[in-house]
Amino acid sequence: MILEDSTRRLLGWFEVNRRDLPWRREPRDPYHVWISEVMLQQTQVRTVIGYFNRWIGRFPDIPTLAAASLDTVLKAWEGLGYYSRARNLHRAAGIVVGEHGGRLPRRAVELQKLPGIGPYTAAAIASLAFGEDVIAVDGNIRRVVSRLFAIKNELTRKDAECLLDPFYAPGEAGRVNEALMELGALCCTPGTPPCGKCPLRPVCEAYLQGNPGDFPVTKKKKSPPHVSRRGVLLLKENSLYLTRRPEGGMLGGLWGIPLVEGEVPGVPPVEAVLEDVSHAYTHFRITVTPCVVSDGGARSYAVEGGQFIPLEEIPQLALSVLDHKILERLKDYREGRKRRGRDSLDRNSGRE
DNA sequence: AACCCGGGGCA
DNA sequence: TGCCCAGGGTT
Repeated sequence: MILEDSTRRLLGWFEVNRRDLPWRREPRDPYHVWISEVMLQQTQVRTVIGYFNRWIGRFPDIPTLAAASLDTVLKAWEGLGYYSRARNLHRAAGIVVGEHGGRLPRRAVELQKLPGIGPYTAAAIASLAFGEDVIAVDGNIRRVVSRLFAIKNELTRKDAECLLDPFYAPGEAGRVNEALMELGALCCTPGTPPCGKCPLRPVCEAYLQGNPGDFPVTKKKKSPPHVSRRGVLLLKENSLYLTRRPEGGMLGGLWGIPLVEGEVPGVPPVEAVLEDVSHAYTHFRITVTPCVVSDGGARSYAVEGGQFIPLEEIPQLALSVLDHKILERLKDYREGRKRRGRDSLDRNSGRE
């Protein structure tokens, strides 16, 4: 079987199996391609769909995104993780407006100069939105290549591009890129793939060897360390003390509950210790014991950038998933206290 | 090349 | 609970 047949079979398979996703509507809007590619960088399609639609509703074009505040942008990104992606999108939108007349550059080399756009995303936008003949190598495509050529070692981007080059015809890079990525997502999946319907089966070396699941080899990772912290829920009237994390660090730009190592300082005294909250990050796990502390005394925690935020304003701030879990505990606690208070009133009025 | 950055799905 | 997944930026 000659290579052109493989490409034709691949594109034919794609026509039939192509998922109808919001960012694939024709004609392609380069801004939509950009946003979706960045959202998809570490996040699954199922999760991205909702975020993408809300995002486009709030920031329908690049100038709107550039004009929005970082807080608004982070709030729209809340829960997606890797928040530097949102900060970079915002920064890049400003650059596009300031230096490119509000329109994305069309070439991959220019796109890659924008913050948050690396080799993969630059090639994806250039090929899908502007028709440039560049190969976009993402994790899915790496896996496909690794199996097609039965290469166990991790492939560099350049190796993958060289091996794939024969599958690409002039003017078709966008379609071939998207077809290969879709193949990786739907057919040439991690683990043991269902090769039965794969259009590339006739030329796949791993399939011929009968062990496609052995490619590529994945490195074993050490189990991440586990840390414990106290979460300081410092209340003053109807406000909660929150800090804003510095940009550039973890969860940069997001608000959060101050965490302390060891015991919460004794003045003012801890009013209640709530049920532990756990959260798993890639490189460590954290268990937080939320401690309710009432009234003043913020200085004793010496947390920079913190301020008291009225409880009803918190939903407008961008917080991490961990902080939302902690706030959920606080909410349960306050509602429980209210209910207990009402119960005691009931008892006092003799209705029990 | 190694490491860091958050979160979700699944067994 | 443990394991897998993934692109960009920094060092």
